[in-house]
Amino acid sequence: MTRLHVGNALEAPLDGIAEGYRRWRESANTDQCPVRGVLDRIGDKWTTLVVITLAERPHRFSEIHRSIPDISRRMLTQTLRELERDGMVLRQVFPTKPPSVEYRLTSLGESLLKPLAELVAWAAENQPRIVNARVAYDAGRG
Amino acid sequence: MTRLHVGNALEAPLDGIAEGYRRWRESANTDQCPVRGVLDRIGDKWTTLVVITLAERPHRFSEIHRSIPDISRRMLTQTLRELERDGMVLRQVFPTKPPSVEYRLTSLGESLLKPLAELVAWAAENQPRIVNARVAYDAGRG
DNA sequence: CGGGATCCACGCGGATACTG
DNA sequence: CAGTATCCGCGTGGATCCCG
Repeated sequence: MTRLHVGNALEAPLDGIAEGYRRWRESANTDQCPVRGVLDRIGDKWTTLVVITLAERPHRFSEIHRSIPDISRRMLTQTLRELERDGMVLRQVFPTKPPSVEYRLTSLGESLLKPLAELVAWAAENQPRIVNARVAYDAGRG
Repeated sequence: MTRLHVGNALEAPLDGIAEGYRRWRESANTDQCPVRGVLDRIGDKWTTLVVITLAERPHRFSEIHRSIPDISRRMLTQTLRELERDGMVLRQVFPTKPPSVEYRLTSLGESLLKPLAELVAWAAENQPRIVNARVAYDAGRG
């Protein structure tokens, strides 16, 4: 029920992550973890794809939809709304006819690209090892 | 239907993430994106918490459960199995009575801590901005 | 202690139709 | 074009019981 806190490993980014987490968790304030909220968004099915798409340049709604064919308009709208609400994306409406709407990353949104890119890099770099591990694991079960 | 590919932004980690993604997407091989699979895991509700818990030291099953009170044993087992299958976690059984099982990060699992810590750091660092953005956004709607 | 098996509720998200 | 509204299937995951 109470959501766990993911501690700030800021002061000791690498080795300190676990201790920072533990200290945070044991600290008084045990409800509502802001970091968890952010991580949930990252892990969201579409958020990262939209952010990466907008990293290149501003896009209109339909452009994003064409870039990510297997997202429904419903989910694209919802994802964009949440990103806008979080201050990651700026929505700009042009009173043309038919109306056009442009989405672009804010500076906050762009700042996310760096850690995101490193995570993607890690994934791409280690994916062969993961695949091998899976094959080995599955082989041991028939 | 066909899953999108998140391109390797390896060659140009920061600015190149979008172009790399686009080139990857436009390339021949359009089904099955390995990176998406990894990102889905990261975004998984429990995976990161378990990894962070194990970052401190090896833990027994019940220890992890105590560290993350709001995970069910079912989900903890499932999360640990997937991490084991992906070669991120090593499961070691000791034939004591009652039996004890120890989980520890593999080197692959530990290598994930670095990008993960940076993401957590970003989240902690920018969370106030996100909260402010949400308040401002919600205020504009009543 | 460390799980597996089963049942079931709920929310995510796709499909579809409609609007400004 | 850029959404909104409604309906609904299905997977995720909690609760519970059982086992070695």
